[in-house]
Order: sequence, then structure tokens, then C-alpha cells
Amino acid sequence: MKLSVRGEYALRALLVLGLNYGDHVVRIQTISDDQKIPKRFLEQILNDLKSAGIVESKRGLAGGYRLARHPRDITLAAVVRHIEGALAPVSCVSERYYEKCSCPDETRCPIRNVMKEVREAVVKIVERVTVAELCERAQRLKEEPLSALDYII
Amino acid sequence: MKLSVRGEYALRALLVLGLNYGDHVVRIQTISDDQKIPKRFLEQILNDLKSAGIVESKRGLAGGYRLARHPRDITLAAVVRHIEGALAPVSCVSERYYEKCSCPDETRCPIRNVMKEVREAVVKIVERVTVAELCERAQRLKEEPLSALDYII
DNA sequence: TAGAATCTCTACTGTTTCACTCAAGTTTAT
DNA sequence: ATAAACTTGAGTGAAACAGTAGAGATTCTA
Repeated sequence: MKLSVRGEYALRALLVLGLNYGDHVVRIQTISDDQKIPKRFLEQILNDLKSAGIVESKRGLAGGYRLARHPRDITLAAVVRHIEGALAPVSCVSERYYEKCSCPDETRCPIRNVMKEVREAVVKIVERVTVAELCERAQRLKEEPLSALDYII
Repeated sequence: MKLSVRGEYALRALLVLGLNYGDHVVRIQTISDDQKIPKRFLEQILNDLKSAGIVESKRGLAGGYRLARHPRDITLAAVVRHIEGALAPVSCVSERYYEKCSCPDETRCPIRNVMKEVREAVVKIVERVTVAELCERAQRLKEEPLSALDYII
């Protein structure tokens, strides 16, 4: 998995929507200001997330976006898969975006074998982490003093 | 981590060199035929691996490539890092290819927090797996009957 | 009901990356 | 000498990336 700027923006926008989860709707402009994301670009991205059923919108004055589901039901995996495509490092180990690769014998390819492990490790994390957890982590990070690790890693 | 075709070719070439590790040298043409990699492209890649000290060459007739170190001392991490750059899903969590991202407060960004975990999970695998292990796996995969899992995952 | 603020949709654009390809050179075994 | 190999640097067409632009549709408010 490699996140493009687009994917990163998507996650950051969803974080804002998660932190503001409730009845009301958040304007693009607000998210754009808060997260320093180019507005027109963000429009595209949110629209895209809407078509994926991750987000819903209200039009007109006092319009904006909100999460289409509970933050607890939106996994990072779903978001990244929709924006970026495969989570796997090579498409021959991808479940949803599988593509045959050119190697002589895919079923006995040791590289593929390792890449499967990588894929599993990544999926295990992003399938477990939801927007709700992102919000909790944000809370925790705000309260906790910074650990030394933050500077090293 | 996302592997480009280039990176995949690099690993496959190294696998061949690993399987032929010894005194003699392997020709580009041989690797190209064996792995179905466009020859001129492979030349570039091997040259690149040479500049990284991963591989060494002998010129002239009866020339070719061999591993510059013992297969046990070449990790996938080193190879991928040289060919693709960062292993991390976003550069703000990369150790060697760090780049600041545009988010309001990097040290308290929960997305970054998750991406760190992803990075760690990936690094843990590719830093442990060497070309030697790739060869062992190739051996094992050749001998073992295919497990049902191979078709599902 | 006019107008302004919002989302919607499509298209465009400049830059970079990707996956090669090509040409001309250097080295070395026979 | 020659042919088969690596070396080096440049070129190329297509696609992806990160936006930008414009015209339109919707809806709240005055």
C-alpha cells in the first residue's frame, strides 16, 4: 500500500467528519481550511467518497458533508481500497484487484509468497482501524505528552 | 510499499542470481529468458543494482552478473529501498525518505500514527527476508504440493 | 422570489513517473 | 579480429498525478 496525496486527503477529510459526527453537516470550505487541502481538489475527493457510500451530502446554502455511516463502521481499508485500489504490494497477491503477473509460475513464486505476508500484515491493520478509532487516537494524542518515540520513528 | 514492475523484475533477477550463487556469472540474456523480462530493461535494472553494491558484473564475452554478497546478506528491504524508495505508505513516517506532510500537526496526527504501524509491519517482514530465504522458499514451493490456500489467497 | 452559498459534473492541463527502447561505446574470451 | 557480453546516456509514448476551471443544480435566507 502506498498512499497518494489524494488518499491522504481523503483520510484527513474523513477524520474531520468523524470528529464532527452528528446531525449537522460540515462544509468543504471548513475541511479545506482546517486541513489545508486545496478546495477544488477536495470537492472531487469528497464526491468520490460519496459515490462509494462512505459520505453523504446536503446541497445548497448550509450544505456540506457528513459520514454516511457510523465512524465505527468505516474502515481505513474500505477508504483506501476505493481511492487507491489494491492494498497489496503487487497485484498478483491482491484479493479484490488481482492481476496475473508475468512470472513463470505464479503458484510457486517465492516473491509472491513473501508479498502475501506483506499484504496480510497491512490488511490486518487497516481493516481493523476505523474512522472512530482515528478519532480516539486523535484524542489520545492531544492529551498525552509526546513520547520520545515520536521523534525517532 | 507498492512494487513497480521495475522492482518486481529486480527481485526476480536476484532470485535467479541467488539460485545460481557461486563462482560463475549469469548472463542477462539467461535471466531475461528465464523470467521473461525485456532484456534492455533488465540491463538497466541490473546496472542499478550494481551501483547499489547488491550485484557485481564481469564484462566481455562470458561476462554476466553475480550477487556481490552472500544471499543471506541481501534483504528484500535493501533491494526495494534502492529501487523504489520508501517502504512506508506515506513519506511522513519514513525513516530514510522522510518528508514533511501538509497536515496541521504531524506529531499528533492519528493517520500518521496508524501509518507508522503499517510501516513497522512491512519493514519487519522485508527486513527479515533475504535472497537466501527466497531461494529456500522456492525450493519448498517446488517440492510441496500446492495447498488449497494458494487458490484462495 | 431574488440572491448567495453551497454541492455537482465534466473537462482540461502541466508535470512527473513508468516501462521500455535505442544507439554507440567498452571489455574480454577465443 | 571478432563476436558476445556489459555500459552509458538519451529518448519516447502512455498513463497517473495533483490539481484548476467553468457551468450548472440546489437550497437557505432575506
